[in-house]
Amino acid sequence: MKIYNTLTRRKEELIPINENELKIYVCGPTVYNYFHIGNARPFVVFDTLRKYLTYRGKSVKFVQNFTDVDDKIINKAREEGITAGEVSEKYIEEYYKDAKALNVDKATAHPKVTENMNEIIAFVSGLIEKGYAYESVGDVYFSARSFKEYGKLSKQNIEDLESGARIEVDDKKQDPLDFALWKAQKLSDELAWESPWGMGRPGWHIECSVMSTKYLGETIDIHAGGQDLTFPHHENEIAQTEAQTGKPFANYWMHNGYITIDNEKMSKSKGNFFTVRDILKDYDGEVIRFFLLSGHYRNPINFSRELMDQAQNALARMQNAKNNLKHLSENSTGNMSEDELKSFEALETYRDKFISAMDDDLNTADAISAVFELIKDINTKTKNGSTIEFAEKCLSLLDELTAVLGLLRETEEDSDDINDEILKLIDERQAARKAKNFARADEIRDILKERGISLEDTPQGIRIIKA
RNA sequence: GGCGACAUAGCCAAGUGGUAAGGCAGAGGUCUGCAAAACCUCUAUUCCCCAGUUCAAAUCUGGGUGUCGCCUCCA
Repeated sequence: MKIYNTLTRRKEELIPINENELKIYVCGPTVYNYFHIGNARPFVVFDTLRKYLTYRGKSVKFVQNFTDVDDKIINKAREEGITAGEVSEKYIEEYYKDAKALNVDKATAHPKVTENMNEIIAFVSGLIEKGYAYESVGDVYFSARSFKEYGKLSKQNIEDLESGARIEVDDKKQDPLDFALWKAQKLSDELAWESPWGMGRPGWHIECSVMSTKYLGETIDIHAGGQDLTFPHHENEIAQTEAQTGKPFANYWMHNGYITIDNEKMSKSKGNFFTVRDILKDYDGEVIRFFLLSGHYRNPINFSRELMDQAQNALARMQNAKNNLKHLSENSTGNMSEDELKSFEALETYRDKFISAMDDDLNTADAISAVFELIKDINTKTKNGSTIEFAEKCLSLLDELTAVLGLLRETEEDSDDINDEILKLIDERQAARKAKNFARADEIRDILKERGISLEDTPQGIRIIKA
């Protein structure tokens, strides 16, 4: 498979360190709120990467952290009169709920900053010893200029960064480009840990370096996150980690594009964001997932109700195809005919198309189009019914591909909804249709519709669809 | 100022040298008692503009125009 590596700015063949095991680290959320649709994009995109690599027979170690030490968490705790720990615990729980709705699997490990304090302190101490970092009034800073390759990820040279002139002037720093590894405690209600430099807490960038190396090793295959993390977050991670280990930190860097609102970047600071929790009130999690995968992951996508409706309708076409196949396989018999055997061979070419799309830098948009082509072909070939074997094979192929995208997952059917009363009405409607009492038949269909049950008359019998 | 991305139909969106995928919406038709679903047909002689390279360009080169982003917490 080829992936676009931000480090080299080109698509490269993905060559894992260990042929059958990939190590992937994705920067996770700061847990002070429900996550928004923009945060959801990397979760969904890189979860899809993981599902795809797993589908292709790789074992994937996938680590995504929770940032549970941060100013925003402290502020939220102050606002709500609870502890920072209570804030982060709450939003970690909420993260799992929304992630589940989006069909994002739990990572191999979800480490928290607060659980890795000793390692962080040791890492910072190591950088001081090696001469890459210095203490200054209880703070510890990384000296950007001491790391010769500083800027290699974002392709910025250090002088240009300097002249960018938007960097905060801070007396404690020897150079404006230096960034904090450790921050001294300022107020007594701030989270703080004991350290060789007094009470304080880690800076933002150090945590990912520490957790990545601790859980995955000094050099990993892929480090991923949103485009806005390229600089300074990932640049700083590289500097710290490679200064410490003397080895490459990650062989491939992947960055997803933004979600925009009215063509402007969505962000918590701009306030133009929609939380996944809110969107779930109107749309199924799979619609959100489909929406996020409908374009290439490196391009920006605009979020709007209209586009969500389009995604919803497109996904419904997929779901219909699956439902039709299920209904067909429940209502037919027989082994595949000669013709069907040939047809199925032709259908399997869509799997090849799907795979080559995904192999090309995770081109989910193209992969989805392969699924739609498969669906059209299946629909055409099963138009006049089919054997059970053919229906089941089509269903299993469709399931195989959509599962890689995390779409069309099975939901627990609570058949309690279809009670005797409803079955009686359906029987009555059939009798009415036979007697050509179509008024009564349609009336019953309307009654059931109000209860969220649609009836469709197919050549294979009535299909009951629950809303 | 430095670094970067994008511009394809009414909307969304693939396609990076060989003559415009797919989805949504819309129109007409087939099937159906009617629906629904599905199928068929139609909807970009053309890919922001100009110039160039080439037998051949949406794709490559140069120059414009427009939009967005990073350089400050952000996915």
